[in-house]
Amino acid sequence: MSDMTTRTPDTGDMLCFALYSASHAMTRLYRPLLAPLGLTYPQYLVLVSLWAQDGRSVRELGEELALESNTLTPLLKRMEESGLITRARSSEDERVVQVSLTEKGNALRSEAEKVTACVFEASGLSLDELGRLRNEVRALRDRIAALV
Amino acid sequence: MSDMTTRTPDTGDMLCFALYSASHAMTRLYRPLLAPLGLTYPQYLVLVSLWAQDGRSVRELGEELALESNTLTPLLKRMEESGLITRARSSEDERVVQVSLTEKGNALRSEAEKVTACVFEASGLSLDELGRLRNEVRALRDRIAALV
DNA sequence: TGCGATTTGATCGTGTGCGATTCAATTAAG
DNA sequence: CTTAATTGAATCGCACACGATCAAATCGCA
Repeated sequence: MSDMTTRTPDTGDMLCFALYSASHAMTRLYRPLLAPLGLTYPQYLVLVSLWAQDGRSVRELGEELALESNTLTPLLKRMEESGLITRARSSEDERVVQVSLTEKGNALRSEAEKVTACVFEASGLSLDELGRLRNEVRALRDRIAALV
Repeated sequence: MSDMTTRTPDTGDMLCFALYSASHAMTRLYRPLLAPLGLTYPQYLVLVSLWAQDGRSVRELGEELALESNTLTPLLKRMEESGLITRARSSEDERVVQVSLTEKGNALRSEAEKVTACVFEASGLSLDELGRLRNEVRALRDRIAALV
């Protein structure tokens, strides 16, 4: 393998490709688990955010998930169409759109715990290993995001 | 933080979200570096594959990058349009489309090395740390991919 | 008070990703 | 030798992602 800094890059050596392909593999793992719930992976992430704190604004969701309004707006409209959430302008500030869980959106919470357990199983990692790897990946992400 | 297996998930605890957001952060880091070369990140990955071995078929590229023909075909057509590659049916087997670098596609190789060095810089990791993290992420990806 | 700057979402266009399907070329089975 | 099964790309439809831009609401400061 090359040393990654002076020679022509190779996908096998590239950390970015490891992350890219691992993220896609995760999405492919989630897909058949979420499909019965009528969810895509990004939609699942929105629900996770709202389960932690309901009634967030589009901006707050975007900050948590690192997504812009041009991604979130149509995604949230689809989720509203599916009956998972409601979107309503704030009366305090008419610019703000509050996103809230419906009964149906809340009900998926228990199903999600099974999915989480299934994905943990698939990772083949211990809780400690998973936690350590997650922290390292997060730290890298935060260092990179700080530059952009 | 929850223990990730028995309680409702939270984005901060989820390894999948760490990978998802780190991969997007990487893409955002690459974007301004690749834009002057007229490349997107997936297109850059195709070039990296071809620099390692030119004349690969669509299937072989798909295996290396974990992408299906429905993703690669239009992507490769855009790269052909940009004058980076050529696509030609194999005379051995008319089903196979061989993808080959043009002069222009080869010329970007030296530019890419600067990009690689820049991204390594941005990661804030030592070569050893980067290598270890990359191997862990790859191992996780391979375990997951084996199940799907 | 008034008016320019900022904030918040929405919209548009382009480029991935992928499930499902189709079509042509090749291979395998009888 | 012929037909069925398989393989390799391409096509179609849908769902992200994001740069660029816009409109409305709010803020800030003279």
